[in-house]
Amino acid sequence: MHPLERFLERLQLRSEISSRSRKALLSVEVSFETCPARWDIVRAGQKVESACLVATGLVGRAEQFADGTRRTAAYYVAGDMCDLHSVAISVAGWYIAALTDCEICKVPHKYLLTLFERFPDLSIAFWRDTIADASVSAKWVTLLSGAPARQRLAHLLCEYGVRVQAAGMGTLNSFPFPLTQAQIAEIIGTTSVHVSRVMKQLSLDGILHQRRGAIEVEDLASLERVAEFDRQYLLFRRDPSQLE
Amino acid sequence: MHPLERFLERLQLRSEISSRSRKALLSVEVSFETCPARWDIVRAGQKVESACLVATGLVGRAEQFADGTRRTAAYYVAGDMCDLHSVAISVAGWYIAALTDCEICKVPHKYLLTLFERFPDLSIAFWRDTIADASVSAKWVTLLSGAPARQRLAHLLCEYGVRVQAAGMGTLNSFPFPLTQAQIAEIIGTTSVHVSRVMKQLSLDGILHQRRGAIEVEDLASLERVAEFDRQYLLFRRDPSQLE
DNA sequence: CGCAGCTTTGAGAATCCTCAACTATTGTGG
DNA sequence: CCACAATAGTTGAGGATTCTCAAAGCTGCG
Repeated sequence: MHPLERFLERLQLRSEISSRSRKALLSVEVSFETCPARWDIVRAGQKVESACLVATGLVGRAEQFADGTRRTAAYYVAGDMCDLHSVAISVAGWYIAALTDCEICKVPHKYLLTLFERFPDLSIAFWRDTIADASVSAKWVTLLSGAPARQRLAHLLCEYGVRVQAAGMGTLNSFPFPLTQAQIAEIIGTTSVHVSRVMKQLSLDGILHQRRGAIEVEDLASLERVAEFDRQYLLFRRDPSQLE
Repeated sequence: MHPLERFLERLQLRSEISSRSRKALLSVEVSFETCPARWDIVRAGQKVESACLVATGLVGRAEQFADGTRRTAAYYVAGDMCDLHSVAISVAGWYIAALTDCEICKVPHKYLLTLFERFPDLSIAFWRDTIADASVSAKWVTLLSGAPARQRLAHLLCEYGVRVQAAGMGTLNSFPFPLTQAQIAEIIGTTSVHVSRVMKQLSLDGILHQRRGAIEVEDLASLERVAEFDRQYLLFRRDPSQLE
């Protein structure tokens, strides 16, 4: 599937889009890039003129502290547009980094802005997806602000399951999960050592198992209870599992 | 000053807006509400048909955990629109709570959506402010995810100073700060006891003092160094102190 | 003055971190 | 297919940060 089609599907999970607008979006000219894991797709301070649409793989938006450590503020799966921010401010304040090997589809800002002028429904759809992105960040603010590591990890796995399912990969009970424990740690605000211990505990509790780059959830209800997970904040209009 | 004027000024800190659009925005019909501190302006699960523009006072967007504790995901000062989210999804997933006594200006969604259809520049301006809101949340994700309490508190004070100055109240070195330490704790992800200790240490270090609901910064450079503060993420086009 | 809410201080405990060593897995070239 | 290197994950011990509980001071207001 073309990345723009996948992106359009993602938008349509949250917004109604007219067929004229759909056609206009799909006819945008884009360019492709292939990046190995750990590659910095965009570096802080860099001037940016295209938004990055994730075609395959996993991408993170990270900040680097004075001591050199990085913290991942958000992650993006296939079909997500990962730096809409850049349309508003052309100098990046963030690193956009490949968390795994991935293919990126670059969408020039000028085309996006033209679309917004001509198709109000697209404009609102993009805005709504930006709100969803903000909603996810806000959810993580509350999680990182108060919840213990066990809940944060459980929540990451619940959220990731839903998002990956919406991207058409896997189910809530079994999905690919290529992140290393160090990368998980950068997302949920702890260390790889602690991720290891917490993951083991979830495993001992019979809630899930991690095998060869995949997660097998054995007790989804318990996982969601531990996480206090409620998918509403993802702002999907309907259950992504209803799609195919 | 009318709250809509203040809001327009806030938008213009980030976007260019035509005079036609300005007039259209200022002529929106709004209603007012006065709320005492701790009042829930919007409750989770409630159906919302207006966005809340903060006229005076301080407002927080909070989430409530299963054990009843609340965490504040974002705070809003005079001139901020505090639940643009609600335009995208009409059932609130959050509490919007008055952190101090405040006046709220309610702007019906239907008017906003009409504006977006007719004035693309307003649409982009709103979108850009949503991105700024997301950018602040993302900043707090990284802070809460890794930084120690001292840095988080310092960062809150730096950020609050800039935002309050942009709202026309005080300077970076001296501004009103009516939050209790328990409320600060809910924002920076710690406890009121710990806020007290960290605040005292900042005071002993000669960096700032807290007096009768106001902050006096004595050593702004040190405060910003402790916070690793860089205002770029607020996405103001220019220094708010340049305004009058 | 007295009450209520806020702040401060102390002491002990929980969570999580750091450092370090060890094991397991994955990938590569021969 | 094996040997080796590189990366990832696990485990232990000690320590730093922060939390919880509790009590005492402070401040503002009726």
